Amino acid sequence: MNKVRTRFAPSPTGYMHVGSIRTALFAWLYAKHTGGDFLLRIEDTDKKREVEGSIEHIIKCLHSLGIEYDEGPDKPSQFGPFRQSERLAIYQKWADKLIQSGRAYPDPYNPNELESFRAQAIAEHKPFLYRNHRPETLDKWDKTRPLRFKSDPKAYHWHDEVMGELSAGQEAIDDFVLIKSDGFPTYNFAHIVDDYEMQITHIMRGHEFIASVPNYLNLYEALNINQPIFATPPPVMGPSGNKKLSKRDGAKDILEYIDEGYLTEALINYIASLGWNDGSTQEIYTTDELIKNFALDRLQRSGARFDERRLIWMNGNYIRNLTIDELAAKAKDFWPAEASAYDDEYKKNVLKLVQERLKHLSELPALSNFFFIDLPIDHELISSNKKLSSYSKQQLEELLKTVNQELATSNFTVEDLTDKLNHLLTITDQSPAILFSLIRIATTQAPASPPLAESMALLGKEHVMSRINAQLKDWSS
RNA sequence: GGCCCCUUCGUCUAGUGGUCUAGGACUCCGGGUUCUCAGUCCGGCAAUCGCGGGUUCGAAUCCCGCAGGGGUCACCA
Repeated sequence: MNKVRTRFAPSPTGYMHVGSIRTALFAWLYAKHTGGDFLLRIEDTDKKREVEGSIEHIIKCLHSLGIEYDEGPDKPSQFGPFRQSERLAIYQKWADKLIQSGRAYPDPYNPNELESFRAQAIAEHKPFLYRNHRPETLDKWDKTRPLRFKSDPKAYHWHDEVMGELSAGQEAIDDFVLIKSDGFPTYNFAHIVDDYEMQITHIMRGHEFIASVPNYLNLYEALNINQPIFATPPPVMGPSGNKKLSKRDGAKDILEYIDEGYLTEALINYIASLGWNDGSTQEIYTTDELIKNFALDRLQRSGARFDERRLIWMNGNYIRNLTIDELAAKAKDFWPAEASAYDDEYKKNVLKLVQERLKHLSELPALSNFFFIDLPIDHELISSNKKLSSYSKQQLEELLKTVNQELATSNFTVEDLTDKLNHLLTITDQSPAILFSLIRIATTQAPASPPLAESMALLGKEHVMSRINAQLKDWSS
């Protein structure tokens, strides 16, 4: 058997949603699983939809996720170029073959005429079939009009590695446009030529193309080339579950997730698990395990909803399993601005305390800011505290003064602070809920924090004492 | 409307005629973890397998019908 060659063939529309990334991921996983090649081809045949800079965006997304292609616009090979806009002569050559064999002809109608044909079909509740209006005599093509495929309608049965046995009747076949009047080929024509020329063995593409496969099959025959293997994953559905995940529903670009501090390994793991599993109860997979276990016939046939909660859980799971050095490297760009005044050792110690609380890296500032700056005194923290709010200011002040005295004798190791805290519990005869809450609020001024003794030890005696004094001063003024 | 595809806990899924009174994960709920948040541990709720007929000693698993959902019917991909 020939070496497997798969491809990812996006249009440069400036947006990479989870669905397309998943298609790319599956194609890549399959290629790598079989020791084959994976390539990137840019389908830029629609000038109107093209967005400036999106090729760079596509490349950046794939690269960030570690989905590395073997050939592509920036990785030339004998099969290039990899932008369809640079392959116009190739499509022309294949179109000429079709013209010579009488299987392609120019479309004589203007857009208004076509539109009225279509309106008529809709009014009659029938599907629009251009071939019902195929002109009697076929003109010579002068390249100012669209070139259409002269189809040979028939029923087809074909196999799809994911969907199984598929079939369609001859009414699915039509005279579709091969080359537009602007000289660019349509997707329908270009991808067939390119996949053949680039020796693609497996076509992985979105569900929406299944309906067009009979047309492609018909064209393969007219071109006298063998059809590749089809593998069509089901769509990724939006949160409501009744339509494809789309930008309109607020679906994020994959890069947004990366920018929010989702780990690429977690993203890959989650996206792969959307519609694929290996039959075991394993949930967490390294990318190597994914490559090793991936199989097309384990893909789901029904659409899977994108559930962000599961992604969040998985991301937190990955973060917790990082070593501190790994976490420190990944968190580098997520620190609050004030952290730049602190050394790496201190920041690593902060990470040790917040690691298990982190769902994604962009939460880092909110969880750690009080380790770097003195937060303003927040009276809300006490007034909204169920237990502390029933105490008077004087009572709290007394308590905190006692704390102040006790802590003054501590060397601020975690062990000693724990001892002092316990001792305070007995001498004040207070519950931890009262005493520890008070100390935590005074020393952090944050709604939540890691455990008290650890947090105070890291903050250091100087900071803790000054914050307690600031709180005391605030009350007495 | 025509054609095509899909249908197991709220969600992602395991399951290919008996081991399924349907398993796992996420979410959610209760409890433990000296304060908070998170995590973690323990426990719990949750699908009569879309519905209706068959076939079979026996069906989530095979067959037929129906319903619901999705896709498509562009000089977009």
